[in-house]
Amino acid sequence: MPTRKKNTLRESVHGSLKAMIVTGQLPPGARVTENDLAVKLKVSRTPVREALNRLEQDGLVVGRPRQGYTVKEFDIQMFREAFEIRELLDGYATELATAKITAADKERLREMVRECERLAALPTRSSGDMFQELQIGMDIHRTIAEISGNVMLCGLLNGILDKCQHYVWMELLRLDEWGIARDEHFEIVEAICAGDAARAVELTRAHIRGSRNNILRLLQAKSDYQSFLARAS
Amino acid sequence: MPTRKKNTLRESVHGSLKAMIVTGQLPPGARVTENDLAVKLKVSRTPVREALNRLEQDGLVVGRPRQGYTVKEFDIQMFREAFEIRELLDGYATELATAKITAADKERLREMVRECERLAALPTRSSGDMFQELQIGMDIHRTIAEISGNVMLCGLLNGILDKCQHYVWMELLRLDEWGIARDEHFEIVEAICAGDAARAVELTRAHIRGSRNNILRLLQAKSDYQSFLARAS
DNA sequence: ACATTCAAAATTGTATACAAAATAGAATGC
DNA sequence: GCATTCTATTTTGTATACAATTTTGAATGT
Repeated sequence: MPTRKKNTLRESVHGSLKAMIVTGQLPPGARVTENDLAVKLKVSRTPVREALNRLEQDGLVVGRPRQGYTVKEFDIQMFREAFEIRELLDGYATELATAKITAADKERLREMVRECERLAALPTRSSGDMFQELQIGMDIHRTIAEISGNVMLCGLLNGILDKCQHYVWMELLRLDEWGIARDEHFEIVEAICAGDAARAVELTRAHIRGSRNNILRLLQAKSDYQSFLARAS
Repeated sequence: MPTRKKNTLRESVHGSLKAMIVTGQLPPGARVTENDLAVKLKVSRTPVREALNRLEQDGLVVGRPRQGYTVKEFDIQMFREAFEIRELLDGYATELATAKITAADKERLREMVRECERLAALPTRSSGDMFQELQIGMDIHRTIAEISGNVMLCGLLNGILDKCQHYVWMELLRLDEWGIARDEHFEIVEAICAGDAARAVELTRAHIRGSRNNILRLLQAKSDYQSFLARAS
């Protein structure tokens, strides 16, 4: 329960709830009531209310008037849309970042890639290690967006990544497709550092397309399995 | 004061304030206090607070803790970013819309274009007429995004358009560059209806680029003029 | 006359009280 | 035994009360 310390309780609660949802402590479809969260976080209902409002705009919970809030459910179509948009926006972020990157930024990105490789090479990997590797993998994309210097682009991409993050974790943790992403991240970062914008953009777009296909295939299989179970019962 | 009727006061107030900001009734930089708005809209502070929170996430107001809210100020850089992103996203929306458009949608778009032409051809144009023409002009883009069927794309574009809309109005109303946009809208819609995706996308991107250049030139001139005034005093 | 300090006023942040609506459960009628 | 209705409970929506902080203005000292 990471209770980030912020200036206002509203922001603190918003951060805490976002973390709970993204890490799966609050699973999709879970019913959340203001009162429960208020007592659990030891604040009054007011900041919880305001945090839930923000989360609704974030697209992480859905709230129907006078019916309460539930954690946003799993939605294949949403993923398809998110990744198609990311192919455009991440590609653009890479293009901008290649032009504006500084030496310090290059070191920052390379360090993240190295850390991923270190975690991948561990003799025995705890699920926490895999968790952390995935986290850093997504942070690489967030960092590239930040380096791009386009504030609006960075905000849009962060919002989309937040929406996807916890599903990606849930579904992908056991799959070893992730090894591919590791190499791709390395190549993207090196292309950016080398100043080869065309190559960096194309690698980025291919990387997003590849992730999209992997995840959609996995989600489709899971969906098929569930409808098979439903038909069998 | 357009007080849209919604299920909850929060949403109603949010809509009202958004309209007030977008139409310039609440000008950029204006200080807004919860209490004033509460008495003006005849509700308590609570729904006003929640609406202001949403507006802050919308990027239409900025609020610093315990210092109140102000309507988001004018920012050339933000426009530059917004239009560069729109070139990607509007282009993509056009591509998707060309593939999925129905006969009813075609009629809807053509009717909007016709309405713009009708308003433009009026012998004596009130400022209300010009206002409405601009409104419909932006609604054409929102409609294309809606037709694309990509819900997330539609949401992102609507958010960006909201942020730009009122500045565009303020600055562009007197300029007749708008006549160009009228023709371009016609061509875009016809290309979409003809199913010529490549042409429709390229027209859309060129249209956004053109609008971007016009607006940035105008804003830059205004900014230069203001710094000239400041230096002269 | 100007700067500094202290206090009062205004404004947001948080908590709680009250009202309205929806859901769930029990009781009753068939 | 099942369906239907009514009530009771739960939960959100709104209002208000209180606390904390910031700002502003006046008063005082130099």
